[in-house]
Amino acid sequence: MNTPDDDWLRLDQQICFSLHAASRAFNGVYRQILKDLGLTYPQYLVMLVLWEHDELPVKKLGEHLRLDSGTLSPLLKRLEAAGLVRRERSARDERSVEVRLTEEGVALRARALQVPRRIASSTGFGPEEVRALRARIDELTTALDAAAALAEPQGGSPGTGPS
Amino acid sequence: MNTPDDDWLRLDQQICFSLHAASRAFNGVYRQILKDLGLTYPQYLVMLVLWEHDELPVKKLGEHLRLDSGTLSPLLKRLEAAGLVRRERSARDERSVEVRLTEEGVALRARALQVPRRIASSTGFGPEEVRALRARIDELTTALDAAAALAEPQGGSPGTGPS
DNA sequence: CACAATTCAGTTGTGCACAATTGAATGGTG
DNA sequence: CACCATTCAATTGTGCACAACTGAATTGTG
Repeated sequence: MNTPDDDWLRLDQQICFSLHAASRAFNGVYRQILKDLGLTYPQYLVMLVLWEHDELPVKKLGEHLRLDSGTLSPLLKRLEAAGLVRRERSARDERSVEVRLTEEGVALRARALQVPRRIASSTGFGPEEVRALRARIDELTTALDAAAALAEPQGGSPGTGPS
Repeated sequence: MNTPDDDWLRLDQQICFSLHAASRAFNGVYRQILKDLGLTYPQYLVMLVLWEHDELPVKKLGEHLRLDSGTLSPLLKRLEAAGLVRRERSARDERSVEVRLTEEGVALRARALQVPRRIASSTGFGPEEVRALRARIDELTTALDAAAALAEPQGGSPGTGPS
């Protein structure tokens, strides 16, 4: 009566594909809609944060997005080349780089306002459905992050390791 | 009473982050567990398909995974270099390349059997929860794919375009 | 049969994700 | 003050995703 390993493998295949496909499908829809703004999906995420905060160091940006400098540095350079942001070393702490919107970057927000509605109409999901789905996904992420944290030795709560 | 654009943008920010984070969290958990097998997450997906089908052309593989040759060609070369698959031009159709498992590739399945259980225990989700979540995600993917198909002119059902 | 359109794998170029490392700046300790 | 550890952005290298293109093989049509 127990689920045999073989069935688990098939189920894993299903959920793997589902998630992978969903992630890429989402990416694809955003790509189409963001093409008008000249942004990629990750660049849009960065802009969303900057529209809320206006100026913040790369480190903070990375914390919001869970991305490290290895991803952000080249991405921000491209946004800078596009004239949407400026990067400048903090005077207070020379290690830190402050990212701030240019006027052009601020102005882009007005055009971005229509993006979510276009996405929503693509999915046919209403605000409530979106919220519900988000809650469900966040549960999953939380569980996964907790699991990943356990597996990584550094900082893992001591005493909880397998006997 | 209508949801204003600004709120949509905030909500979009939320759902964007959620999905992006979930996708990467999942990827991270798989990465840790698959490290033992020497596979990346996409490589694992390919192997899952091959364990079911044993031999099939790159094209079919791409249809199963929704990936094109631009992604699969180099990935399959790496799997071949790792000794898990062989690639050979089909005799029947010289355009096609047949991918088949080596003995080593077949043998790896035994070790992979424990992967789903480790993933499941990471998430704390049972089979039913996994199935329910998958169904929900698939709905989303279907909606997104339909939306993407509409937006792309080629092959879009004629007569259904916006007046 | 000849020729155009299609199919298929592969390549090229751009961009993201992440691990590992580098190097400068900073902060803490003796 | 001198020394060491930490913090931070940037760089390097590997791998995936996708668009655009190439070139060979095949199929459809006259």
